[in-house]
Amino acid sequence: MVFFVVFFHSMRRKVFVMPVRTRFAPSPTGYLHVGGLRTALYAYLFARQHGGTFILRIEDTDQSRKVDGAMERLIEALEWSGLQYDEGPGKGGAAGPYIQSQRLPLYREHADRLIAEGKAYRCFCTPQRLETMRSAGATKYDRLCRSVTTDESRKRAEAGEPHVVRMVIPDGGEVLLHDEIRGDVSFAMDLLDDQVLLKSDGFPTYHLAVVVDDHHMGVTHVIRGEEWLPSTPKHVLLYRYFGWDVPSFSHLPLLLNPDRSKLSKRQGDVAVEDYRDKGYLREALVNFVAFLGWNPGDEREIFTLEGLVKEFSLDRVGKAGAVFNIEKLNWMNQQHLKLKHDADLLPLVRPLLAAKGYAVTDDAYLVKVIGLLKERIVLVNDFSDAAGYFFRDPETYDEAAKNKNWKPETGAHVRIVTDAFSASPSFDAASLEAALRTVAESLGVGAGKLIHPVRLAVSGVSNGPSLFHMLEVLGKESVIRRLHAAVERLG
RNA sequence: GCUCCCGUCGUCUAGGGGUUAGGACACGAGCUUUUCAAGCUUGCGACACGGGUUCGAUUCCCGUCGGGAGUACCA
Repeated sequence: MVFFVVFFHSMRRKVFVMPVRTRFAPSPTGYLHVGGLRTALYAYLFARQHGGTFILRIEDTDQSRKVDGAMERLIEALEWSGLQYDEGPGKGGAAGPYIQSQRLPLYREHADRLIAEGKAYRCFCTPQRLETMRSAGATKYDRLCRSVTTDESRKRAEAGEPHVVRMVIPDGGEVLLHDEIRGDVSFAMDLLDDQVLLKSDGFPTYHLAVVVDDHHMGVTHVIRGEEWLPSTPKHVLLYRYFGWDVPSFSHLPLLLNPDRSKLSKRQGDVAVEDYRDKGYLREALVNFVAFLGWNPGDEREIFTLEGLVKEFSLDRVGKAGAVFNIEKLNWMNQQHLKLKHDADLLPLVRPLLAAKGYAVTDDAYLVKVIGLLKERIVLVNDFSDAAGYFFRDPETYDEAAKNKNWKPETGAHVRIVTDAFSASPSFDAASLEAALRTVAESLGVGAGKLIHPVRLAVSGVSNGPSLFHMLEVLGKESVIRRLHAAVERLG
């Protein structure tokens, strides 16, 4: 079943129906910003929820900011996060190409059309002149080149004189626009600049490209960051100039640093890749970022991507910026870690341990280790420290634990436990626990007097998973060997 | 400066003309437990300020203050 969004075109009282199409349109700067991930996520959720299409479009119209491999990295990060796009680079689609630098003739054509209709004009002013104006206090271009005649303009352009194309902003009046999140917002036309649409290198500026592409790609809902709100009136004007229907706009609140400025590098990690590399699960990062500015209206907090698709709604997106709070992300990561099946963590954990130099050949064994540890760590990467003794006999024993739990008589007691373990018909947690408790009883000591030393002897540390389950996973041979070694070394 | 947006616990937020202003993270205490986590119980903690409107404002309106964004041949 496909859902449709109905647009009421009030002027003509005509109703037309069109399938939802949203897009994520990042500029390839070298990585995927978590704010970008949140924007992409909302656009994705909205599209999926309405049975619509989610498009990825690369906005690479700034030649001076080209970064090699940036687009590939961005796509990789987006795919890691689990947001699958339906149309875009590498995926194709009827509205392609989806890389703006490959659509140059289209923008040129539209700029020419505007010029021909008197809605844009060539501007031959030099960057130096503009700079001088600005330093003299000007806040807008003085529209000098508007008075260049059509004829002269054409001749100078044909003669190869460098120029840009600017849009004509009408005098007086205001632009009223509706934002799904903020309601009606109006801007005085007099404050708008004669925005550059086409740069002297032939590339479009964002303003032209975004309008032309959103229209030609059939984007019905523009979902983007709040930083775009001030330039939206120019976009609305362009839609009108071209005679196109204006899409629905949703300007999302910004993600903030702890000091409430726009989330930036310098004050912590902003790249999705950073979080991935630190050991955050995609599920956790997506869940967390979804809740920065949105909530389902009840008290549920842990969601999968599928769950978010079901519950998401633009109506419940807040207006105020949200501080990116690592503590809560950590907690969410823990929650998602607990939710994951042990075997599903295997591909994430195996390389970590391999990098540590452990011989991880037995996947079944590793899955058991994961099961024991996953509830007591925060990040996936924590496995590499926490799992050490499952792959290597302890070389040292925690000093504090030794002082606390290893008394003069302990060695003898552990020896008896070792014998009991050796004699145990089966090496499962329940049998081992029974064996140890029997020993404790016969010695007339509390079970803790044996449990703690055995843990220390076997793992080298004083904390970890349930002891008997840990012993079961380690296996008889390894446990007996370690107990002997510990008695030897600790007395 | 100008324009626009925003303002509930430290943080993420629910709520909305009459509520003991709810939840989550973090922090404190306790319970549980063989340790560590987890879990459970519990504590601390907020409607920026000032005017209106109203019988009654945290909620609606205006202003102030505060914060943010934008103000490029960047996106």
